[in-house]
Amino acid sequence: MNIGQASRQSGVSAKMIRHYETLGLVPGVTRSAAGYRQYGDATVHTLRFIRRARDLGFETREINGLLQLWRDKNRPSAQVKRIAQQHVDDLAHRIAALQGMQRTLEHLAHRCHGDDRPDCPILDDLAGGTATAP
Amino acid sequence: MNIGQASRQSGVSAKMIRHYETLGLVPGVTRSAAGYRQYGDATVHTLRFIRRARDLGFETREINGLLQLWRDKNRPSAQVKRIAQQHVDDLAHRIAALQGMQRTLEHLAHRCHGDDRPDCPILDDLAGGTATAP
DNA sequence: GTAGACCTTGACATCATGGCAAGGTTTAGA
DNA sequence: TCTAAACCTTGCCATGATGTCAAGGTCTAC
Repeated sequence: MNIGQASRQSGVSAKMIRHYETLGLVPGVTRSAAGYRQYGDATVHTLRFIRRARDLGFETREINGLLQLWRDKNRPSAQVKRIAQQHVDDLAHRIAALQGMQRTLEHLAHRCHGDDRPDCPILDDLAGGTATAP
Repeated sequence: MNIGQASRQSGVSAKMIRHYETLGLVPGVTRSAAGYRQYGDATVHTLRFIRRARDLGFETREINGLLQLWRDKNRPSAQVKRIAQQHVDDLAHRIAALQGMQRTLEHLAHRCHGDDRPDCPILDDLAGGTATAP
C-alpha cells in the first residue's frame, strides 16, 4: 500500500506520515523499486493510534511515550495513567486560562453599548483604565 | 527612555517590542545618535495596551484592529464589540474542544487501574478498540 | 503513448516568542 | 583615564504541527 492509501486509511496526511517517520514515531518502511514507501496494516494501525492521541491533544513527546508503552506488553498501566493524568492537568490549566479570558471579555462586552457612540469599556480596559489613545 | 526601560515599564520584552515595530503595531521611534531607540510614555502606553490584549488571547491581527479603533476617537463602539464578540466565540470553541478531550481522558483514566498490571483502557481506546500493538 | 494521478525530496510559511552571536555604546567605579 | 559591566544594535536559527509549492520521477488506465 502506498502512502496515499495509508493516509486515507489512517486519517493522517501523507505529509505528516513522512514527518512522523523522521521523528521516529513510525518505523521507516520498506520501499518499492522506485522508492515508494510500502505500508502494511501494522503501520496504518500505529498511524491511527497517533491520530487518536493527537485528537486528544497529546503532544508528540507524550505520544512517543504512549506508543512505547503500547508496544511493551509488560507495561505497568500506572505509567500510562500517569501520562494521561498529566495531560488532563495540562488541559485543565489551559481551559482555566481560556475561561479567565472569556469571563473578562464577556463582562467587558456586556458593558459596551455596541452602537455608533465611541465610548467603549473594552478599549478603556485594554488601555489600563479610562485613559485615551496617545 | 531606552528599550530596556520601556520593556520593564510595559511588560513587553525588548525582543517583542522590536518585533511589533516591524509589524507596524507600534510606530517606529526616534533614535539616539548611536541608533538606540528612544521611547516616550505614549509608546509605553501602546505597548501596555498590546500586552493586555495579548493576555486576553487576541491575535496580532485583532490587536491591530483594536489599536486602530483605539486611536480613532470617532470609532463606533459596535466595531470594537464585534471584534471582542468574535474572540469570545473563538474562545468558546477552543474551550469546548479542550473540555471534550478532558472528558474523554478523565473517563478513560478513571477506568484504568493504574497499577502494575499491563491491561489499560487508555491504550485500548487509542488503539481503536481492544486491539494490541502491531 | 500519453494524460492524469501519484510519489519523491526539499524549501519555505505560519505565529509568537526565545536565544545566541558579533559588535558598538554608555556608565560607574578604580 | 581606563576598564568592566550593562546595555543596545542587527540578523539568524529554533520551536511545533501543519500546509503549500516546486521540480522531477513513476504508475495506471485508456
